Amino acid sequence: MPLLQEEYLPNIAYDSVIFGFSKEKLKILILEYHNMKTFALPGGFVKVNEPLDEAVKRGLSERTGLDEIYMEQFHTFGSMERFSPQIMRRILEEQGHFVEDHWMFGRFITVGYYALINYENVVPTPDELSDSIEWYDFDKLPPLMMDHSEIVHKALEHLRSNLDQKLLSFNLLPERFTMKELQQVYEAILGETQNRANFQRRMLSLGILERHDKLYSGGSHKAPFLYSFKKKK
Amino acid sequence: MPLLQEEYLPNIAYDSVIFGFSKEKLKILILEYHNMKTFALPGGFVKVNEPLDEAVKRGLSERTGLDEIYMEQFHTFGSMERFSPQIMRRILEEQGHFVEDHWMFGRFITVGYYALINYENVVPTPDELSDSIEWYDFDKLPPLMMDHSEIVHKALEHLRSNLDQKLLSFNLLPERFTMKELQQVYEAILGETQNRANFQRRMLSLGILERHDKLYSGGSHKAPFLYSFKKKK
DNA sequence: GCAAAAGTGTTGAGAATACACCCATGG
DNA sequence: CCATGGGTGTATTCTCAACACTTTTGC
Repeated sequence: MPLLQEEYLPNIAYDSVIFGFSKEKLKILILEYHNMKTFALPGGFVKVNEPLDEAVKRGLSERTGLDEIYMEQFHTFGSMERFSPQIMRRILEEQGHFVEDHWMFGRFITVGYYALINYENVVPTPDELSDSIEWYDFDKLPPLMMDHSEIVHKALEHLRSNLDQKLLSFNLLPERFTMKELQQVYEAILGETQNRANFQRRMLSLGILERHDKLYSGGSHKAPFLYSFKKKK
Repeated sequence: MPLLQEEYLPNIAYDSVIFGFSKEKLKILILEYHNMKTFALPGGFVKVNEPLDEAVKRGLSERTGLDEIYMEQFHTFGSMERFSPQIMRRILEEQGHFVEDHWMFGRFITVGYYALINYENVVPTPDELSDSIEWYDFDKLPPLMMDHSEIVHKALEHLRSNLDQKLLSFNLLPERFTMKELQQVYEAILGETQNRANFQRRMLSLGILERHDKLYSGGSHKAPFLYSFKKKK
């Protein structure tokens, strides 16, 4: 029997909104309980002697294999709608655990975190309770269980505000990238097009980009500079 | 014996930073466990069948008698430093409760909320575990237990950002107020003086103020207009 | 009339925006 | 040589801070 009561704090969970970026689209990792046709955000529980932040990082690492990823907490959800023992019971039963009572049937207050990761170098793996984990286009999400849609939208709201300050800490792009790629990230997140010339000027004026002389070759056009984020002091 | 285990969720608490404003100073409500010379933020626990938001409002209402106050959640604190069974035991013992074990000795993850209230019409009352509750100047706080100083500073940080949007929802000023009073609130919160002429223009341009013809009389100078916040639609 | 505080006008600097022009590259 | 995308210049508008001038009030 996994997830022993003694190991975890009851009534507290976290859910993570993991953003990725591919083909000019913003994506999110969603996991599925196949036989139930139920979709949910990857979440988890906090061990008795574990800081909250670490629990969240552990969860991300287990599912994506990524370490050293910056995650930002954005809101804690504590309404009574987040209480559905039936669903939790079915999830456990689908995994072959038939129990009368379980701490996971209780009510949970959940802390929301989000991360931005580089889509390319990730092979997501489902956790012990779910059957699959997939990238979904942000605007084509399946219906999510409980209040998980609300959580996703609140995450995006927080991400959009002060995006400039956040980019540096995040890991959405490869080590070196072109200005165009950076602009596509902005446009995907903000959901609106940016003026190319002004975008470039604004980014450079932030003083967080380093320009590299090496050029990129790919299309039948002028080769763009490559940039990287300056290391934080 | 108060605070029965069955009534409350274990391991989850909230702490509230209640800002008030008086004599051009920003104040905070702090409670004290007298014999222990220990100071703390007013906080509380969540009942088993109670939404988080409601628990927080209940706590504010019990301590200040105020209802219908807007509170904003700003961060959830979950480090292991927030675990000090010795202090909780002494607090209970000072109140005459000698117990071997208690759910309050456990580890807590706490959700931080803040509110801005009108200092004038409040008579704070201590809760069942504390001995007194007092307003303290924000810049003359006593040393606070555990990570409560960090919580206070994070609250102020959140309050300062996008102050314009928040003012409308808050209850820091009387129903009708002068532009000068509003400016003093801003200066107390932001910790820096504002240019009078430009401040006035900026406030009016936000479109959230209603100007009333009635004038205020008080000093030997031109009588200022009174303003109120427009009702939200 | 004078000091104190309130209301409003003017100005200039710097940021943001729109748009235009020229440059490199592959086919 | 032309289509495509990249880099930069410029002119215009907008925002906002600094400061000055005028108005009202009580003494």
